[in-house]
Amino acid sequence: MTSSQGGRVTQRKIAELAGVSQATVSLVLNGRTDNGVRIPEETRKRVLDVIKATTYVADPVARSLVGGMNNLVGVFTYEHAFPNETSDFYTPLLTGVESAAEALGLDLLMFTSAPLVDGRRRIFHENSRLRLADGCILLGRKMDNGELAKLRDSGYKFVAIGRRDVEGIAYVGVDYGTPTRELARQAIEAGHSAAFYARLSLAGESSRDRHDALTDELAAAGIALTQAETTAVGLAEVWRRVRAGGATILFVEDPKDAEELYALAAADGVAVPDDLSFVVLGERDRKGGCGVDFTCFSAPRTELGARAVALLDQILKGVQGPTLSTRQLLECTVLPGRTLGVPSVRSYR
Amino acid sequence: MTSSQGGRVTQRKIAELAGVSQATVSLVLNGRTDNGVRIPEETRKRVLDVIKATTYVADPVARSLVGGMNNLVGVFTYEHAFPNETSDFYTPLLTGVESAAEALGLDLLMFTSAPLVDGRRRIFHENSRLRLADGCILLGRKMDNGELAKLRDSGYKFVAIGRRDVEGIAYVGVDYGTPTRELARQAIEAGHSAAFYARLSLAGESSRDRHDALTDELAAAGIALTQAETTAVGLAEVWRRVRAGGATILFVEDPKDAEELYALAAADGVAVPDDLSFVVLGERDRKGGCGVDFTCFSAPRTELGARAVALLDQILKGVQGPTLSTRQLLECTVLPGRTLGVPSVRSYR
DNA sequence: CTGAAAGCGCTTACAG
DNA sequence: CTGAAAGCGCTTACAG
Repeated sequence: MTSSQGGRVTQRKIAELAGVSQATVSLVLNGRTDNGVRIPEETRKRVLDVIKATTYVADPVARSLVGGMNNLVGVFTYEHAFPNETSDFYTPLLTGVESAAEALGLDLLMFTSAPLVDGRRRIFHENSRLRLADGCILLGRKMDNGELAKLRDSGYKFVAIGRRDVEGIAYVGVDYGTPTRELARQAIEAGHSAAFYARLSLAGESSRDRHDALTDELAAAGIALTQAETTAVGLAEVWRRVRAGGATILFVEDPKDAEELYALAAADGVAVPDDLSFVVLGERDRKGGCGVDFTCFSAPRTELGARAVALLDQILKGVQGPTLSTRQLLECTVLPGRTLGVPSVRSYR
Repeated sequence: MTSSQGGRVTQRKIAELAGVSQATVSLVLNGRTDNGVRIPEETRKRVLDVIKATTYVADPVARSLVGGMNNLVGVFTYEHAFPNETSDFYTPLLTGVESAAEALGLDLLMFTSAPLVDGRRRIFHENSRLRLADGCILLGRKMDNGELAKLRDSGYKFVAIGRRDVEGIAYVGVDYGTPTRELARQAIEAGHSAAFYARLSLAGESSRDRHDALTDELAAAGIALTQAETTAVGLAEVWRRVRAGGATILFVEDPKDAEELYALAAADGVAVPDDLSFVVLGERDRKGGCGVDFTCFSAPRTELGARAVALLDQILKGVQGPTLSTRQLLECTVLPGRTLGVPSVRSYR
């Protein structure tokens, strides 16, 4: 039955047993009928019988070698892919990556060997093993656009997750502008006329998108907007400025900042949303399950991962049938929450 | 600098650029010095320079075909590796796997292409790509011991996470017996004399370990123990039996079962631990952050993953220096919690 | 209709 | 010390 010894059963052995050539075995297995190749039913059956009796399976490794493709999708994360105490940013994305890979019959290669420099992995280093995979998905809050351009120039195929303002780079990103505008409009309709924006640095594309959408929409309605960069100024100082400025609504880019500012507000006896409205321009954090039900929006992260893999697969295999756009933007869902109300009549200062 | 076109760079191309033979490139890469093979430093350097300039990496597929090492650790999970709504069982393990792989300079190959049959991945199937990796880590609540034996017989190197009662299989598992005995002893000391055990099926090694330790310890103290298998009987019925039996302490194997039973108790006005003590013989679930602070124990899952990779690495590379045991059992931490008290004087029935 | 041959990118004895 | 050759297990034109 099964060959219990002497290595695996190969097509050559099958061929011997069936009294045909090794090539014929391959032909039978792959059932090619393309260019007039036809195996008579009789020999076909004979070969298949032998195969069944030996529990032969084609060696995928050899198969890949001749195909050129390895059916291997690389996954490069700038930080640890799997969650540690402080962050499980990637898991929803990876869930999507996994399910798409599964559907497409691809295996995933995680580049965990890339050396960490200052806590971040480097794409380019002495022993870059990127080429182990057919192509790769790039994940990271902040990517170096210079590195991306260099990678593109090398001819390596990849898809970035998150919009990248670099020419010729495929990505699947999130449309942050639309939900930001939507929330800004809700704030305007609620009657707010003095707003504060606690944001991050404007280095990243997504931060700029939010910023532009918010300032645009508020300016159009003639609403005053004060800004501060939380990382630069510190949250305590941000909160001081919010109070000093008399804004009735506080937009916050980072959900964690939002939680802390909320705590500061609570400590000062400022009621939300009665005294001050809070709007978060991002994801409600999964972990903070016991936290505040912020008015915010949510990106379809799992789908983001799945789409990136599908897009990469298309790029690797060449176009066939309907084409996916190489630059996609996915929509967010606005979550009403409970922290956006009408402006306070009394001052909470 | 980088080769901007024409598919992947091969050793042949490197050889051309460096003015040596393809075989020499291979020799340089693998640094073989076995049988008097020595490449002069000058050509060595020339070859390495070209390799660096082209970002060449040996094709893992070709390498596997001839039986070479790829510094690739496979990760096979019987279920989805990345969390979905219902489970993130694997993430702590994978966090450990990732950090160990990083430390050892290994990349991770996730076998996501293995087809799902009845929601579980199959190790053996037509296109099993296990061989792409040098060896692999096997993860899964339930593994088929027959499959494991078959895989062992095939000569493939792997390490299972979780103790496996199959000869000749390397594993890193958890010692469930010791903490179970410890908690049983605490129950005895508290004065309990009638206990109930709501457990899972005894098919898995870990379930049997808990069961044996618990029955052993309680029997030695002459304490009555009633058992029921939750999945077979249903939790409502289990709860009915607990009440009918008059036990003062309820041991529960599965944390989720524990949460539900706790809810049933609460619904019936049974106070924990005043009327009834709860002891969970397993992990407090990360997700149920807002839940009950059960008396239970916790397995070092992250370390489990890390150790498995270290062990596999040793097996693959052959012994060198201090040897890790091929069958390791890690210790749990007992978490006191708040659900184990002295037995109730009044009946809660 | 089928077999012999080339080739995928490597590693590893084996000759020079 | 290095190159030419064989071989890993397959697929795919190309001859019979």
